[in-house]
Amino acid sequence: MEKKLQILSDILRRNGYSITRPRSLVFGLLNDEEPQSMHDIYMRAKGKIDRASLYRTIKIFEQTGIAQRVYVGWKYKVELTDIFLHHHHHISCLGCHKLIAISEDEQIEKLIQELAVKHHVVATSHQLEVQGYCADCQLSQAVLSQ
Amino acid sequence: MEKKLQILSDILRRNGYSITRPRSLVFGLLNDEEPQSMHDIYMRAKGKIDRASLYRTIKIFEQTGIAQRVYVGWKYKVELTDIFLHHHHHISCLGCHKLIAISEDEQIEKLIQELAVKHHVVATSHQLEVQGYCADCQLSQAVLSQ
DNA sequence: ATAAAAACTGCAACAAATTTGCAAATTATC
DNA sequence: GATAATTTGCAAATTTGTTGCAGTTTTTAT
Repeated sequence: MEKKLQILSDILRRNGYSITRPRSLVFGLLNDEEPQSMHDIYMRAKGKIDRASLYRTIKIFEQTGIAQRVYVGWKYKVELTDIFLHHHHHISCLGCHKLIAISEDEQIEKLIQELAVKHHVVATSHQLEVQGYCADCQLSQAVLSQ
Repeated sequence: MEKKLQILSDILRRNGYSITRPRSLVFGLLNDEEPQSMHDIYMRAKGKIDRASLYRTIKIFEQTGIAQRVYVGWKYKVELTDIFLHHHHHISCLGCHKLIAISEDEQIEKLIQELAVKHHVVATSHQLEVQGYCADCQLSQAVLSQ
């Protein structure tokens, strides 16, 4: 955690932003969890940050590659980029809205690095979302479409 | 296009929804374009659909795997799933917010199918977003951090 | 350490995006 | 074609995100 805070400071400073209480707070809340909605974060901050500042903070985090918005589990959420998190991807089931975690996959990461090189880009983060039907829901689908 | 409309009808019907004028309209608007914001779609529909119905339609499209919401180019947008579109992925530059299209990549698609099998899922669609710095912005980054 | 400058926060008001209830209209069923 | 079931548009409500500004915190340069 110490190390992460150091990286956070470095990134903010390098981009000309101050490192403040509310920003560290939000970073902390994002750190140990799954993607969270703005409302989740606001609630967990328990009055220690204003809505406006929260939104401003997330915008800065986005623009500096600290966090990113994602649409996952049928909601818009925010998560730290994979600089900070041992990230994983998700499959969301169209039938029951269940989320299935895909653990870190070397092949995917490698592929993305190749893509980045091909397009002369330094890739700092990425997200992959897959939609489909889980085993349970394949059954009910099959029944429904008879 | 005829074929796509057939698939659309099938999916809606199989899920117990009627196939209506506004729904076909929205599908048509989504069909020939890049991801679009709700506002884009509403505007292009030119009064032929109410905002409420548009939102209800998109929700149904999401839940039946016809369309999906994505966060791309720093905006929330909607696009058809890859059942309907020859989709591609994006790299967004954190510096200048430029979008770089990644053309369809066999390796990615194959990898996702493998993942799906491993998790006993039938994958119907997916999105991949990559963030990073384009060639131009790598330069300015380097200058800034001196 | 400390004062001045710069950046940031909270508040309140605002604007945009999304949701909901309900009567009228459309689509599906027989 | 008539009836039942579903969907639509409208208006109002809610939720989500933004903005201007005075006061506070952080940074910078002593």
